[in-house]
Amino acid sequence: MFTLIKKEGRARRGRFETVHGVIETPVFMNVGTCGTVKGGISALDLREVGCQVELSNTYHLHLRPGDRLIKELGGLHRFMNWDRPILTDSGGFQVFSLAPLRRITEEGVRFASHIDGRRIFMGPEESMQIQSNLGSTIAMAFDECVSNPSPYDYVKESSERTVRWLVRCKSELARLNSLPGTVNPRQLLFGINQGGTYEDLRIDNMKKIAALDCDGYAIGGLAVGEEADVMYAIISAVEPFMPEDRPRYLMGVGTPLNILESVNLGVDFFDCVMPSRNARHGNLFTWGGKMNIKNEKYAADPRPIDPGCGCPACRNFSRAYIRHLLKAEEMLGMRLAVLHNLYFYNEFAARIRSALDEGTFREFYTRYREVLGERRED
RNA sequence: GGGGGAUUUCCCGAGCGGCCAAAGGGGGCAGACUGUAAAUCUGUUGUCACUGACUUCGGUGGUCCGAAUCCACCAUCCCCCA
Repeated sequence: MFTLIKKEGRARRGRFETVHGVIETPVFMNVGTCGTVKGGISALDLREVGCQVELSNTYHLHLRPGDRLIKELGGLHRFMNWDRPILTDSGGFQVFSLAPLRRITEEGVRFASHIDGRRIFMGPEESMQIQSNLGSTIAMAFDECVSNPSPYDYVKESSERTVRWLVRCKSELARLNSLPGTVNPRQLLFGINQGGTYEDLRIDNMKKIAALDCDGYAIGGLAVGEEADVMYAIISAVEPFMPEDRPRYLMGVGTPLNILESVNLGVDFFDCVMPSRNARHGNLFTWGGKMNIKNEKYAADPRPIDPGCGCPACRNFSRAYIRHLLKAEEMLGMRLAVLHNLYFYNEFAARIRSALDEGTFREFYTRYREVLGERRED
């Protein structure tokens, strides 16, 4: 159940109550595709880093270790020892990212497993069954994410099919939720808006899925090739047609600046692999801008990554040490870098919420949109 | 004491007379990464007055129009025989 607490312009401060606890929005969800954030981050770490929602992936967990096994072991929450909200992505993004290995029909998508080449089929029903077995808090509808730009006719056909798939997801999840022995019988469903970079298709699609009364609505298929300005234009065009009383989730986005801009356009939920992936490569986010800790200039730098940061890495270790670990490919290097970036993203969302609470989002927005995309000075 | 093989740019290593500032790795330096097939990918890595010039392939001297490549001697290392 979503409560809109406050608005400043189009920016929203909200609260989403679930069986696994309350989610304060705007929120950044931490991506742990295979049931862990890459870099050796456990559920214990996620707590320390201020994570509210963990995100895992249907396709990946289905292949390995298998959703039936996870159900037998009590569901994904118990499996990974995380008792707060989990959102599972439907496998729709893999329709996009594993494009060379798949074939799409009305029924669903046939993949060749990226692990062993084995043929697997996933449609709306299969995706819901897997997510039900995982028992996540929020299940995502099975959609097709197309790359940008794609031809108008193809996007139209694809996004209409995604609406038909959403209808099937909804009825299948309702059936699964009512079955005895279901891991989470109150599993929620978010529908996904598609339509590429075409505003008319986006709006048309949004109106159709809004009518289906989902627990939340996502904007998918952005940040997949188009310019950031195009992305903002699409969000801006679609947002007025998203139900006010449901959370809005911009899938897979993005940089801190992308998040700030999108909150400003009325988005509540975000997720992105960027903080973890970039951290593994030494690219860190700070309140003074971006930095690459592997740069030579940090070799003898005794300061923390960001003196204004309260993360476990900044509270205990120097730039020089973390740089050394990363250069030497020591596991701890990645772990500390990922902890820092996750903390930064979660803290960033927390400060956006505070600004909204205090009615100072405007100033926050103006101040940080200047800094966040820039390179850190020192 | 006798015989054979090596020595290449930061490292390993290709090269066997011109197309060689010298393949390919590694390392270094930098960049990318947006619902994670991602511990991956890209650029760069002798110097400079940089679409050209200069210095470089253990050392010195030679042969040749031209040498990292051929010859002589020297140095260092490795292997085999006594």
